[in-house]
Amino acid sequence: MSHLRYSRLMAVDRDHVLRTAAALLTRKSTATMDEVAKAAGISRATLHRHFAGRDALVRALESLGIAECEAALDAARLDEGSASEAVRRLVSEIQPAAGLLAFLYGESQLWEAGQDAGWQRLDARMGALFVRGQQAGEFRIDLTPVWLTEALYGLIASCAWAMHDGRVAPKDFTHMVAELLLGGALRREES
Amino acid sequence: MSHLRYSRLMAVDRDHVLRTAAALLTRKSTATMDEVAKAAGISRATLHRHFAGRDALVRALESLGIAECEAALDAARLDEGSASEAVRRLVSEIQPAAGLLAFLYGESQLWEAGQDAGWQRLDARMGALFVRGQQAGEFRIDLTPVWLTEALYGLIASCAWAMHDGRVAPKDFTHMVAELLLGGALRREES
DNA sequence: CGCAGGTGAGACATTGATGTCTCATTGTGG
DNA sequence: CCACAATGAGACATCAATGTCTCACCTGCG
Repeated sequence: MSHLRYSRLMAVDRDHVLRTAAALLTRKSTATMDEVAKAAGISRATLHRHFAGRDALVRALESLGIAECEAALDAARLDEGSASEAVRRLVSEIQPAAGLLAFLYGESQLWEAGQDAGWQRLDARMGALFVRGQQAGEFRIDLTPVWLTEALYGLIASCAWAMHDGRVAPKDFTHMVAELLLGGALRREES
Repeated sequence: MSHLRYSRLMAVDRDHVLRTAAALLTRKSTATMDEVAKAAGISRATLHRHFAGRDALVRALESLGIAECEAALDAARLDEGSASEAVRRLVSEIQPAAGLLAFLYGESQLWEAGQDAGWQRLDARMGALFVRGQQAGEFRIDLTPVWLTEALYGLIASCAWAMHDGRVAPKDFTHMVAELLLGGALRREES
């Protein structure tokens, strides 16, 4: 019994700390362990009891980001309907995690990129979506799926930062990212 | 006379140091002053004589990046021909500075963004290009010029990082960035 | 009541980067 | 050849963040 209660309480605290840390690091990626602790309303000592160090915290945030992306991919039902609509659903579903993704995207430039199995799985699922769109004749084939995946991450991070600075309105996130990725800046004569 | 020689020698050294620093920081944005000095083939003391500190170095790199962007904007002749072609010329001209821009783009998330007059001027020039394209009926009007400018920076940085990790070939830089920004992922029925 | 686990506060040593300083060396121009 | 200016090498103090530790507190539960 005591073990059950213990586990549950730890899980709740851990999740709360992670979410506030994500929110803070999204705004200030160089925030100190002390600042993270204060933001979460706990002491630095307790923060250290939950996460062995800054690396452990960032790795936990990475896991959280991966999990939220996986959830967004699931919710977007990438296999259903046209690839374009799947992309729009994906961008829409991923918006709540955009800030966290932007932080992780910036951090990932420091690590050895592409080594993590979680990211590889995400890349593969997104890449498969673009491949499907290409095979269906819906997407152009001169832009590689790898680049489209990379560009999607980049546009999400760019838009998250632009929102943070007030240059893009939050309600426009999905439209700005999805429509630029899908249709680009040029007008469509046909539509 | 001695003053003239002095100035010229300093200028040459300074430029060489800046370029190697840019190349290093592009790959490892957390590189130490010591690493920067070693990369430039000078001692840390000399590096400090040229740049008062890390902040001064980064600010000098920022000036260099701005200057290279301005040069690219000039070379691209944004006022000539269609806006699409101007964008393609711009991306092509800006490629040599892509790594440095990617570094600065990542760093800028730490500063108070949009405060620098140099960046504001660049943003204005790029924004004007997108406005011209919209007014000519060439670009869609539901994507704001501010977002298109932001997206251009983001795609340049993303592609620079993807090239660094070997996910995109350097020769494809212009095509990947410009075509995605202009035309997006969807196939064009008309073309 | 008493206690055990979790916590907050804070002291402490450690580490890594930074900025400053000195001194010997070099090499270039006068 | 001499003098000067710049450099390289390294010692040194400083500073900020980190990780570890102790101790007091409180809170719930037996």
